[in-house]
Amino acid sequence: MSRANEDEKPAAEPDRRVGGGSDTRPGASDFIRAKVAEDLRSGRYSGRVVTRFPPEPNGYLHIGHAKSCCLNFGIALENDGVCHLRFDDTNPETEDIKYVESIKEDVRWLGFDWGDNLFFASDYFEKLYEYAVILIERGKAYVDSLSEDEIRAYRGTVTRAGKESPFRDRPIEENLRLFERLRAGEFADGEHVLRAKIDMASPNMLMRDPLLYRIRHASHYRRGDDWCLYPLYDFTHCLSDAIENITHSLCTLEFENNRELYDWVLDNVGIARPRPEQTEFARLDIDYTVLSKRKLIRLVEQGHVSGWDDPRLPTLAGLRRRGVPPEAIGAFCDMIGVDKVNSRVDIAKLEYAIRNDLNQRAPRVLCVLRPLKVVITNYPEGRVEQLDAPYWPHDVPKQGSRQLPFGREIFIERDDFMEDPPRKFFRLAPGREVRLRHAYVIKCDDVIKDSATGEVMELRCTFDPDTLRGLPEGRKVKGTIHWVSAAHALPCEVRLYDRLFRVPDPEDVADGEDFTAHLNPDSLVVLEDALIEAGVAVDPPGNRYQFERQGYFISDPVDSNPGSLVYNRTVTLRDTWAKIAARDGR
RNA sequence: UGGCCCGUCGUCUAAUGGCAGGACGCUGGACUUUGGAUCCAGAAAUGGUGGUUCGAGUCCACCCGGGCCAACCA
Repeated sequence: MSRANEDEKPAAEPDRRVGGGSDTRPGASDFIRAKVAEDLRSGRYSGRVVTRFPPEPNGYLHIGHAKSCCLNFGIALENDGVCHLRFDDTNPETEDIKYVESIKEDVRWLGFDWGDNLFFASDYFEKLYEYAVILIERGKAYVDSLSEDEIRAYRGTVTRAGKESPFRDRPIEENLRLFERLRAGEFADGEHVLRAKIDMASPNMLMRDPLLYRIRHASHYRRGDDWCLYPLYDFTHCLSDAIENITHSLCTLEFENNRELYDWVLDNVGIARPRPEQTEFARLDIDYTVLSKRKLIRLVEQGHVSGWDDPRLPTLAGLRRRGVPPEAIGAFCDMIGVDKVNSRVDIAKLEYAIRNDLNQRAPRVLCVLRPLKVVITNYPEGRVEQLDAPYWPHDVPKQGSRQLPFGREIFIERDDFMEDPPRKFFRLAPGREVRLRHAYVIKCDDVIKDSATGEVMELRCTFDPDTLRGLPEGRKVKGTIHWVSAAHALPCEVRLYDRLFRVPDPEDVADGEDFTAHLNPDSLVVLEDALIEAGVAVDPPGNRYQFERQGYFISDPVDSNPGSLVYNRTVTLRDTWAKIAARDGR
């Protein structure tokens, strides 16, 4: 094909996936999708694709869960399949309905729809019990009456084989009777357990007669006191998958060793083929944050953050309150791909996904974070002009503008003035000119300081009436700064959020320290005296903006109201000047 | 130290025996009333040693490095 011909063609339909998805083979952009595509091709599951997202309702979802959620729902969507939302709720002591509700909210927020496919492992307790009975009848499971400590001791170590329990060869009839009595509540917690009879010498520790059921006299948040006998993960998960006719059961790498047991259970209770298959992928890790439930709980409980929705947390509730759009999280998940290598993703990649999304989504407004008063001495006292100011820059294809009042007294950003500016500082300084965004060019004539402290209190400037909005043609002014009218601007609180930790790997700690030692003391800076253009007052809480030259912000969905405006910084803009300043200051 | 899994630019990944490519980040430039966005250019990788092969990131062996497993959690 000739080059000219190519040039005339309309651009090809762009790949729906972002970033890393440079792979154009149909139906496959990672090893799991390749496997699904192969199963479809071979007809293994007769064309069915059924995945599941299986959180345990014992905590809040975080961005690591979002990766799994995007994978499971994404694969279903791409293949005309379905993805179930299943709560893996077999531990009555840690689970709660409030987590079920928050997880559902978060999954919906991410944009996924499970339709009618909402399931609970706890609904399968009866069925699971029947499967356990089958295992006992087949001589594949037994009631063990060793204590917890004894079981541990009998298990051996990774380099030494275990020892068989003296109860291992209990007759099937006795096992059956005992198991019934376990269910009936005749025993105390820990008195007996049900174990699979596999191999106490297996090199895979999980195959050394794994526990299937344990006694817990505890109320379950959904089943109440129906049960005092609760199935454990390795027994529950694979059978729940089988009950729901899952085809592809995707989980994280730390379950690799569990796969042998997953298959063993399905084979030995007699699940027909084709049956669900477990495939493992690497969990998400991001630098400068933590993504383990245990550590997140500590941050919340010890008060290092304000709660589960603290905007510094990588929880979905936190990201939402931070102003991160769910679409940005989806784009991020597409960018990072899916593989089996343990990895830690550069947080800059997340920030890129957020900026890239918000650039198209967030209208531009002016907000001065740290105000410095400017009096324009040649501007008539009492005069106010309404300047038309587009909400969108020239390269965002959206319409809309507002009127910005301009007067003799304005506020500019303190950082935009320097008495003794370094090289390449393009903003205001004594004797220098800058352009005011959407307005005029001003020149700094005088600096008024506090005689006692030397602090700059006010600038006296003059404006050039011929310079409105970029005029005249060809007039080159190096810098443009944002501003607000002193007479019109509204006071607001601005919360500047930054990364929660100072180091890329907070878990890498010296002896005697823990990850909280690396907390960034400046992860939240609250500015009480910011000033914002008045038009935003009518916007509902949760509205997102770009504060020009500062970053993307959201009006806090919880604390902001028309009488008391509060904005959270989602992410800064890319800041070339900060880079130059940091480098030169080194 | 038994078993399982994994090593590709700084980071995340593609290449399924045939030109090591993309993304983020970084560097330089263009453009710009946002030091934003956009555009252009650049630097940057197959852990090591052998072997099989016309040809190896890919297959084999050994070595090195990393992860997971000894909860009645998931």
